[in-house]
Amino acid sequence: MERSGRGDARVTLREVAAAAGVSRSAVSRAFTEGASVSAATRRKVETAARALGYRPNVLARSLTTKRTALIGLISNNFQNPAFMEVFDLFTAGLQDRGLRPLLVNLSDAREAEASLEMLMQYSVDGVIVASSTLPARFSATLAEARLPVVHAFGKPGSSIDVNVVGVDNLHGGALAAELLVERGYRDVAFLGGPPRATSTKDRLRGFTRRLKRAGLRIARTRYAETYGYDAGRAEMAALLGEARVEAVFCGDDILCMGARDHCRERGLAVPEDIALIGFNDIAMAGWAGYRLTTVRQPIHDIIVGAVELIVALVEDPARAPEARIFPCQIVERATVRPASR
Amino acid sequence: MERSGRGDARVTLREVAAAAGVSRSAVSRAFTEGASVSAATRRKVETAARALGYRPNVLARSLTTKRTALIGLISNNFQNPAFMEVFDLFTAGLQDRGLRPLLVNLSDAREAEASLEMLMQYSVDGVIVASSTLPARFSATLAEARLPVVHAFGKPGSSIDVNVVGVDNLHGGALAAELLVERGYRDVAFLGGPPRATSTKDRLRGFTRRLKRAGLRIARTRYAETYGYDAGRAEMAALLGEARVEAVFCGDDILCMGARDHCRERGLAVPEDIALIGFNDIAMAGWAGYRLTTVRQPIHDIIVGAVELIVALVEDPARAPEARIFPCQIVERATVRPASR
DNA sequence: GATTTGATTGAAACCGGTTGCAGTCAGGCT
DNA sequence: AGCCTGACTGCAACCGGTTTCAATCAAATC
Repeated sequence: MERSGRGDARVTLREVAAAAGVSRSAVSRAFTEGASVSAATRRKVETAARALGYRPNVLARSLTTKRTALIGLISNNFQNPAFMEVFDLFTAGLQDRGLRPLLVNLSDAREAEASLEMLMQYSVDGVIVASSTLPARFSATLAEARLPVVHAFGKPGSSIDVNVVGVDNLHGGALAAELLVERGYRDVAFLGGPPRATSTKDRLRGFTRRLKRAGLRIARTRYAETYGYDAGRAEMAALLGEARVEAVFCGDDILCMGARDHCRERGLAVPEDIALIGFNDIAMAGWAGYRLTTVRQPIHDIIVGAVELIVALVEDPARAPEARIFPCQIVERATVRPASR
Repeated sequence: MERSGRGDARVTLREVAAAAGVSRSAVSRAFTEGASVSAATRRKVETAARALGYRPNVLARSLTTKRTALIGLISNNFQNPAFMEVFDLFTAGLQDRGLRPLLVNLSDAREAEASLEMLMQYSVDGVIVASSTLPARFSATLAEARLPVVHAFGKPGSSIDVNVVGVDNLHGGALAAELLVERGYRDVAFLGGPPRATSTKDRLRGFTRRLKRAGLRIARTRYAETYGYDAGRAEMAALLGEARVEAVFCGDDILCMGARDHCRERGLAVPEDIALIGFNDIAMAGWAGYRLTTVRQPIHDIIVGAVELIVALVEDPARAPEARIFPCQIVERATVRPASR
């Protein structure tokens, strides 16, 4: 079994064929599910293969089969520790279905075009864009290139049809507003993620609308350029410097944790002096040091949905674009005061 | 430029050759740095390629060049939010050098063998194992398969020669002990990661040794089966139930954060009632809610080193195995009482 | 017993590239 | 003018597989 290790080159189909005394076709068929091979031949091939330590070359195979089982996984959220959950679920989900995640770290939007080019050169079967901050245009370009793509954590494109799995951010924002209104807060602010992200815009819009129905307006709005703890802390500091507010709706848990810690450092009690609502309900939001009241996004469902969708899409590229939108839900912990009673 | 998008199939070398009125070789050469092509031919090829929207197929090329630029990135730390930093640095570092990370989520050791097989089938140029808890045997198997491999966050193998980049865990453990001794703690415990991981063993050993020099012994030892917040919290609870201790050395920051939060929930003041030392100095360790005193591991250096090493190894597979071990360093924040004075 | 049938097999073409080799050709040399 | 050089070029083989197609063969049918 280990004889193979000695030589420099990998064992190829041809060598197995020679050793087994059959044609190359036979070997190929022996390794193909449901191909026409006699039991005897298959056995001969298998023993020869085992003896030589043969491993089929998937890439060579892909040349004719047009399938690589490679899936591009693009994200620009590598600064966000919460995204570890996302990667865990994505990689596990893809692997379970025999797909291989080819990771792309898109920190800079300028690289976007090049990364895309790269993925096409590697003949990936499909692409998952895991980000709410990447422009929808990006997914669209990908789609135009006839590459199956699903945009996870995105919102249904207005004009172009691209597959999306995500939550109803408008609704999420409204839920946050509703809770704040119900608890009697009046001076509220919004601390959002990147201002151009549709997720940010929608959360803000839903929030504002619901507020307006209660006769309230946002006292102040600030945006963090990236989803990160430090950004949240800094923007919270800036926010408190600009206006007096009783409650802040943060567009993301990680920002909210930063905001929470700014309050801690400043000696502000939460929720007594100031209330905070996050978004996502990542695992860390429940940590004893934070206990964030937050708008829950069903990460698990979103990811399972995205994987399912990309699988279906690879199977049938002509499939009509689909949007799977999940509802949000308030998870109440300790950063908003309880209902008075 | 977009005419290509229409057809189902991708544009191939052959079509470009036909369009440009040259041979396939010429096209291939036009896309190869430093090949022998006249300026005129190159120009013809380039315009034809652009007009058709041609993209070379990297995988087909790899068949003859024996290089895929694919690097397997294996880890089993997908539960640990701190690992996001690691992934960020790794993916960015690899991309900067034109390499593509093929991610493997190894939650279960049983899958190890299969994943390895898979990576070989995809002809990766090399493998980076990013984990301190994967058995060294695993890296060794990989190395025996004649696949360049570097084990990041590992320790130099005692018997088998495998490339390693990491820290001196013995020294790290000793530093923790030293600090505790200096600050006058006497009843100390160890809360480690997976008990079989060499990193855990070494940290414990270094810790114990230094303690012994001061005439002290460990009051209690507990292990977390995985690096995770919940595990840290649970083990801390168990630990405090078993023995009275003044200080706990945690084998990892994330465990330490869990431990810290257990204290919080139990109403124990840190460091007044109990002192805590972590390991790693991940970004979160500095968060205002935690402010962990910890043993710093130079993550950035380790990763840069690992990437450099794998690049060198791909270049020259016969290269002698190397171990790059960095020193640790205490970062003092707020979970150990200050020097009395 | 002759013929039909279906399973199995190998030859050869193909997937999309690269590369060794020999031939072409223009410029530089004596 | 004749010869040598060196830059280009295309042919054809090859990388490691898959797949079409026709051939083979034994069992089944009439």
